[in-house]
Amino acid sequence: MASESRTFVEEARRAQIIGCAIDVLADEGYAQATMARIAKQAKISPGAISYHFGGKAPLIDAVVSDVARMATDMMVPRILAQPTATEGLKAYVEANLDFMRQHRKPLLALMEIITHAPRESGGPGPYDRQAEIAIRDLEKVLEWGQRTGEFRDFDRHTMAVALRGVIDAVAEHLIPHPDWDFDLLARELVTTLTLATRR
Amino acid sequence: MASESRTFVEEARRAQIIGCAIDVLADEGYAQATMARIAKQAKISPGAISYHFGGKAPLIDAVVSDVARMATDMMVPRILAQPTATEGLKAYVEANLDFMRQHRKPLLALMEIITHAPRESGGPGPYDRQAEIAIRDLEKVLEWGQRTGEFRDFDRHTMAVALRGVIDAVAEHLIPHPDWDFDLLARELVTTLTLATRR
Amino acid sequence: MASESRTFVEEARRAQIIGCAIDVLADEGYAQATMARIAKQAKISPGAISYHFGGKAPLIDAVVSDVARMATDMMVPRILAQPTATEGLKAYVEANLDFMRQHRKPLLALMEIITHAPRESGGPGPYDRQAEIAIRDLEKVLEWGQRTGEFRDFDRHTMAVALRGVIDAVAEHLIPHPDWDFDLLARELVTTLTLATRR
Amino acid sequence: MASESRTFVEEARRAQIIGCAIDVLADEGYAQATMARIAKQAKISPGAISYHFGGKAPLIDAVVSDVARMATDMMVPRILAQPTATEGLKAYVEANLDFMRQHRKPLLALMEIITHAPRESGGPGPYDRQAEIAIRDLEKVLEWGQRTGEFRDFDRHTMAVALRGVIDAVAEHLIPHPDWDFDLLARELVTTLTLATRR
DNA sequence: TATGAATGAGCATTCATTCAT
DNA sequence: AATGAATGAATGCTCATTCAT
Repeated sequence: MASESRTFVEEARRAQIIGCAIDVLADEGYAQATMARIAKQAKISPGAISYHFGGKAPLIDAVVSDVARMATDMMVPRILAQPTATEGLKAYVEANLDFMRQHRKPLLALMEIITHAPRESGGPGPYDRQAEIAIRDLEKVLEWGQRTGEFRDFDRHTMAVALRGVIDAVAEHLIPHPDWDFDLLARELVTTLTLATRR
Repeated sequence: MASESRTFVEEARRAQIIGCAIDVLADEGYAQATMARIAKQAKISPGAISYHFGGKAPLIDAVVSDVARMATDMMVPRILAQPTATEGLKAYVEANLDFMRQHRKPLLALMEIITHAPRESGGPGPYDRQAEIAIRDLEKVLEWGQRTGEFRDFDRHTMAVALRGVIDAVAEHLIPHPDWDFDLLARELVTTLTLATRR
Repeated sequence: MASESRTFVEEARRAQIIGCAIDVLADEGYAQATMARIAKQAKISPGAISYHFGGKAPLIDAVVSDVARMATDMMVPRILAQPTATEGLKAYVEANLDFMRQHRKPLLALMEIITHAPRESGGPGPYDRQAEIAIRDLEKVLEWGQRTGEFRDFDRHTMAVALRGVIDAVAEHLIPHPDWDFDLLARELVTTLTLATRR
Repeated sequence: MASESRTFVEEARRAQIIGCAIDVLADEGYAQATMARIAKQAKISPGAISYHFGGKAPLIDAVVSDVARMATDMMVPRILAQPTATEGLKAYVEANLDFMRQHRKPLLALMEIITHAPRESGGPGPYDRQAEIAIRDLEKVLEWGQRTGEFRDFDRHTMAVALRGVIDAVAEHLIPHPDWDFDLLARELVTTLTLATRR
């Protein structure tokens, strides 16, 4: 790993800067998240960020990787620990909601990046691969349930895209409505999802 | 109406510029949709856009209004024409998918604007109201079905947010996958939705 | 005169445009007095102004000439009608104050132009000549009084510049304080001036 | 003080930029005093000015403050040092003339700003308060003389406006006539003023 | 004679990046 | 390892002027 070649203090500095970038992204939005603003938050100079990351794009990449790793670390073991696909899918939804609840800022930052990062002309967005991977992972859970006969015979890709859409929509809706009832939300979504997927 | 006070040629020019803005937004993304780029697309000078719209923000507003009106005109009558809420909800999904198919570019442009338009610090995005209205409208359809007893007793708001999320996710997924099978998509979504909402 | 070569309607159009330019200049200031704004005031197109005057600079020139002519027509005969220089100087001040009172808008417009019109690099302002002429005229009145022995032996140029300065300052001060007592003003200035100039 | 929080080099850069702004304002006028022109004068980039001042308006503010402070520092102690109001008023005029002589460019720059800064529609100019303060200060000197019985019973406000007008007119007149005889000027103005104000 | 659409130069401003220290 | 001053390109916008109709 690249981190092996970095000193401890170097790694700490990077983590601090990433944290400040997340704060600014979540609190003030992608447009305000300039190098100068992030540097001010970290109480360092703009040049220091370029020094540690090599530019803005690599910093944003690092934020995405960081948050994605946090999410993966938190959610994947929890889902895989379930005995059945039905419970695994339930755990998938609940783990996502818990992540929103417990890591609201990093998630907001990630969403700011994914939705606002400019894409190249005619091409896909720079973080579309991230979304593709999430879809692919979800499809595996769905395949698990179909293999065991717990789930009916829906098209896995369509269902995966739809479910990711639901979760992302909930996350997005939570930005202007942070007081939304998480428990009601979890119950409703799990019920709905069960009805939609069970044989 | 405001359009009454504009001449025919003026209206045509505006429509042309809106069309070019849609093209650039859909093809190259919000970040590339500068006045200069849109003007180049329309083969006019940047100043001419300001002349007709008064600035970039009013132009973007005009694009949003234009596409929103197109969508409303196409979808609302179709949904209201259904005899039952079940069929109304089915029509809702199908109408949305048809709009994606028939007006791919305008829809992409609209989504670019909604997701990329910078929001004020801590505040909502400028077009979040548009999304709120869409949720509200969908809730009415859901209420219809619950009143007639066609739908089970789910939380309407959660379901509306979820369903809008599914549709937006499908639209977003269609950007890098324009060859996705619409018919399969429609069948799967309607089936899933029926299972998820029926009593 | 140039006006001899213009038709009656042409002259009327010019007068109308000059009047509208005066309105905009006086009411909204030099910075807001764009061709488009003046054209809107006159309910014609911007092109029409260029057609009649040949550009913005000639229009501004015309405004200056127009107001200067109004002022001259009103004030010069009144001053020359006085039997003594002392009364002539008194009439000079009173005529200026009366002009401010009776033609507030044209005067404001003129002052906007004189103070705000851009000057060429290193050179004098475009309407400095106008001011020089006013000084020169005033010097003649002062010379009259010195010749007759009514006035003491001050430096005419200094006194003329000073007196013009007083009058211009009063006019300028009247912009934010339109309710200033004209009669008090006239009495005080005449008294002061008498004391300052008499033998 | 704000300057305490700036480094020495930072303060020096600001002073240099203010100096260049003064040069451009005085030599070429307000209209030519663009960020680009001032930057060129300072042999830096336009962005560097924004970096140090935050924009054009704060730069102009800084110029005004700087010159106003220079003027105050030079003139106020000199006036207050006089034993009588008569001599105080004489010192007022002479100090103003000396300031014109010794700080011609900064004064010209200040006048360019005061007269040319665009005012809001119907409202006062942004630096009108500066002028009001000058009037108020002058009124205090006049009141001093009336209280001691040195001055006659004129209206102080009228006299203050008039005297400021004289001084400003002299300054303005010096722009196209830099060779005007300062000593003659001072003698004439002081004599005139003495006659105009003495009991 | 007049329109009004369109131009194009000029404006202040923002910001990622660079570099001497 | 870090600073922070400075750059330079890009953006939206304004406005006098032009010109086909």
